[in-house]
Amino acid sequence: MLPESVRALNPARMTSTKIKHALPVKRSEDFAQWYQAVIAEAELAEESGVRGCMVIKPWGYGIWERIQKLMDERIKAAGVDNCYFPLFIPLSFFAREADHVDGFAKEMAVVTHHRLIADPERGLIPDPEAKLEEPLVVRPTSETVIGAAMARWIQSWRDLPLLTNQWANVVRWEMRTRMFLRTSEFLWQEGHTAHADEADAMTETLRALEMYRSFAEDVLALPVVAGPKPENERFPGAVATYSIEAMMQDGKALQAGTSHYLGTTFAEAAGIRYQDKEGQQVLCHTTSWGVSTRMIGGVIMTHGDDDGLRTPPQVAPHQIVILPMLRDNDGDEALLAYCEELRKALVSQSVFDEKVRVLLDKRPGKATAKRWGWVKKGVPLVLEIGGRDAENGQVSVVRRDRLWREDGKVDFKGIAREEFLATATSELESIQDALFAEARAWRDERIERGITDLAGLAAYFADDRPMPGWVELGWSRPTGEALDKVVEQLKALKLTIRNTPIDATPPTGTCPFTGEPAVERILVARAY
RNA sequence: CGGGGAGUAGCGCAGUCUGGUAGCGCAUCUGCUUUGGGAGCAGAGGGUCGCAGGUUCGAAUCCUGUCUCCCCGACCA
Repeated sequence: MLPESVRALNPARMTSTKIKHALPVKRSEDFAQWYQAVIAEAELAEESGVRGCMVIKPWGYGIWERIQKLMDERIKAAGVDNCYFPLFIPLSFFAREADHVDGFAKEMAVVTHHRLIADPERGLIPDPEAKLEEPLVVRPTSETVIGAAMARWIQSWRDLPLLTNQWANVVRWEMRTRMFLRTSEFLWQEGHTAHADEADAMTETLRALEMYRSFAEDVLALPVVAGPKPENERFPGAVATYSIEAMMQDGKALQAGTSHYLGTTFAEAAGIRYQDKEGQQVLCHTTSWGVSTRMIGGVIMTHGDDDGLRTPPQVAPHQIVILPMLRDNDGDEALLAYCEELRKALVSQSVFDEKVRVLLDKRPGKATAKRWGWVKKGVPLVLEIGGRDAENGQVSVVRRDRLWREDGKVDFKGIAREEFLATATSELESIQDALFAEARAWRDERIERGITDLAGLAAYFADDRPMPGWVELGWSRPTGEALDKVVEQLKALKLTIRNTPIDATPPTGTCPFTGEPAVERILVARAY
């Protein structure tokens, strides 16, 4: 927490309510600064000294581990097997597919030497004698190297479909980085599958998309819009790209997951073929799909408030934290015993088909001071237990999503221990549901569907409206140069086409860009 | 990668213009008091001033280079 002297300079705090928020900056004042404050104050991650690379701290990595566990279960349930492919990819592998090269060449880390040598003037330098015959690139994505493996693994129609996934780090030398949202190195899973024909591959592409949609909504409580991207937003080398898009609290869109139908592009480049039932050699149709640590950025910007993060219970490393109000006297022993009993009673229960995750925070220090650390981290339920609670068989509990009372005090409620034990898991479910409902209602209010011309679009995104939402427009699906022209028009307004929502209502009227009859609807927004 | 801003104790900052023993608040530690909702008082510890050169008797301060971060833009699954 920042010092009072700094907080006192904050004009909004001097004029608004008596609530003394835990963060030094509010969302409404400076969203970008607020985002960084959450990451720092909730101890999610910190700078590493290497451009664009971050240290993910225990609470942030704990959330990632929750995402990994729950996503991995869904991936495996779909019959996909995990593998691990190398970090280094021979340059020649990468050069096999022209569009893919164009997409990634500008942001590639390249390994050229395998040894350092001491230079009298410059210190340690790459040994000129140890130059690699062929440079290796650090994977920005693994289509090429996995494609090479698939070419070896697939011989017959009986080998299909081949369904693989890997959890890995990837590196893209980004020009502008932001913690979790766009880092030079990030963690993700990348699914790669090969199929006998387009229909089967497309089914898999859409299965992954739906997996991401339901994961985002059910696990992370992020309402998302799923749909295909326009051709100018496709993954390099893909025939079709689908995304899930989430709305952040500043109204910008965040692409939170993608799924690609790659056609036979990579099969041609890597020679992924099978012998069909007639004995013919046939190219496979492949897919790839991924979600990354970027999702954590989405959780922050969707569920964070002026007191820090509100971590959805399903991904909270600790769902309940118990803070004993220690007094450094003889009563502490009985109090700790009471808290430990409470912890045991809680961890024996289940919620979301898993054991409840509870931390008894026995570190020295006042419970009231330690509380704010857990509030900022977004623990769903915080308990402060004093000697009187122990004697009376009670607990004091506060829900992170309903932190404040009207009078500006933290809304701790004293309830009987037995009642709390009987309702704790349903409270966690309630918090999960409340976060989703709140985010969905907020988003739904900010999707504008009444705009029919470019003037209306420009007015909606005028600079004096600081946090506009999204606009859904009728769209005639122009391609090639006609699409390029639209993209230029949108760029002038700092806008991008996010996707064409799968479940949008049928279009009416004309496309505001081409004047031709609309055949579908697109989402237009500012984006991360 | 272009434009702008910034790096001084764990965090937030002053000091830099005009070179002369490195400061403040919060946090931390110790002691006393306090004790059911973000404690008070007193004392203490902690910094090769991002890094590397240069100018100078002397550099946080001036010069050059470089790294990192933030904002805007370009780019971007």
